[in-house]
Amino acid sequence: MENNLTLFNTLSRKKETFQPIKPPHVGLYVCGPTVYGDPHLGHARPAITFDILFRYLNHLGYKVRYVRNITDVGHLENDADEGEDKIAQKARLEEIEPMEVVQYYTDRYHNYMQALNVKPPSIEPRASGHIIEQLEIVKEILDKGYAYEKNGSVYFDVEKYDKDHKYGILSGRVLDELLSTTRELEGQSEKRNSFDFALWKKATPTHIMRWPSPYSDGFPGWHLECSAMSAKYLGNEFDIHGGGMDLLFPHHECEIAQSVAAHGNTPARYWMHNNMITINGQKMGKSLGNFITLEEFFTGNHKLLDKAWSPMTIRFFILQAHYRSTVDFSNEALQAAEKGFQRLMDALQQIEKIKPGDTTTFDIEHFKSKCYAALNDDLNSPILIANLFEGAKAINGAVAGKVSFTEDDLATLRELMHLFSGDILGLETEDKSDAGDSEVLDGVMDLLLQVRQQAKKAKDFDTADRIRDGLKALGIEVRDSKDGAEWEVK
RNA sequence: GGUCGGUUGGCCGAGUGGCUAGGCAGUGGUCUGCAAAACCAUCUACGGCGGUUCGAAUCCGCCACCGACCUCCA
Repeated sequence: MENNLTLFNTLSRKKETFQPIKPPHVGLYVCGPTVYGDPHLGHARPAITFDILFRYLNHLGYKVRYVRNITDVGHLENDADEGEDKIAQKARLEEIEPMEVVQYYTDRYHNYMQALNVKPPSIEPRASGHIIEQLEIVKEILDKGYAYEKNGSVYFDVEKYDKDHKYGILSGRVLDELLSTTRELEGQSEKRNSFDFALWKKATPTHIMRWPSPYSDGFPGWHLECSAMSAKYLGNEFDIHGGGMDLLFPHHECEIAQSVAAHGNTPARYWMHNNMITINGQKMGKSLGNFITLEEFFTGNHKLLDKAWSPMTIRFFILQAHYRSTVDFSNEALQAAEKGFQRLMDALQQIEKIKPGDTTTFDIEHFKSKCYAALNDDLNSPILIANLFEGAKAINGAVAGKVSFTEDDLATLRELMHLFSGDILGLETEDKSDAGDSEVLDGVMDLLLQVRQQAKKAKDFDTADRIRDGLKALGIEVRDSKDGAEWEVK
């Protein structure tokens, strides 16, 4: 299968032409959420980034198996010995079953991803449902001598691994430096070295999430689930592994070490990392107290927000920045995104009003190739959007009689605009009116605008303006044009 | 301290060795009864200092500032 898609591979720190291992199949694995809290803006970024990749690969004709996990075992809160499982902690605080916590936040995550028009992955495996697979990897790594058991827990021997393979190929970390920078944190650990990480942890008596194993009643280590589940559903070597930049080290580095130790090869060929979201220039994070949940965004119920911002505004805003750049949130920037998005959506509707002419004065082929070129250049969504605005300009120009399209070219333009903005970027008009009332509303509006038209004819502008201003106060915008008035619920 | 990345006009945000990014905001105009929308035109740039080059915002060096990772995080 032919494509010109290039992707920035964190492993090589270069853009590389994308070539799947077994075309037309593509295996894509993305680290999903840990479901112990409400979904926030940070969850939206990778979900949307890899949604675009998923949609585009499908468009190119690949058969994509997209696996995005749900982490429901919970990582440890602190240093291993003192640490507590996040989900278990939440469950204890709320006096419910851990799986109730997991179910609640998983549902919330799904609802908000749907609102953002993020397509569900092909498979969404849960860590808790793959304990057996994880234990198999623990055994393999132990058998091959890259792990050791201590008091019922199993740790990965990074030093030994580093001698035979190289630890740090993804993040560029050097073991000696890690040793010197983490020495202070070392306590009375069971670990031989501070940078060793747990493959299996023995549960303390109060730890409620636990499973039996040959080593102890316990739970799998921090990084193991992704190795186990990606291998199970995509094979020991698959095409693309994605996630947030914050997962690059140690999470993905450890994943690579585990997979190499167990299976002999790096799990994925291409590693893609989306950058972080910042708020007023600073990373959004729980510990910084500046994180905003998606619910807060959609309702405007947060002290940093001037008003509610719709899911599509947020999607559009995120796509206006390249996925490897940080994107800074502010009310001013969101306002600009909201208006820009509206302009694009309005233009898409205006296509239907264009009357075909004898000639075409817009270079559609050039437009098309520029759009593909943008996507092929490491999913450059901001450039694609800039191109779509050029399309929008041509559409508006045609409505204004300054640009002309033949019937065929008009159909092509319509198709391309919908393809790139709708199918690939997933941008869709948000219906703000209640669907059930729309028929009645349409009738009422027609009537009102007829009355207004009559008033205007009779030069009774007081009445005409009263209708327009009154509707505006109700959130309905009236726009006059040569062929009569249009209206829109704002 | 180590590693990596960034610094673009009022705001957000692309990109590139010489040719308009784009959106939002502003200004002037067309259209309109007036608006709105749309269209046309237009203004604000590439952190600082050196170097390479015919030419650098774009490549190199130094400096300043900001951020990320090194601990859970998307």
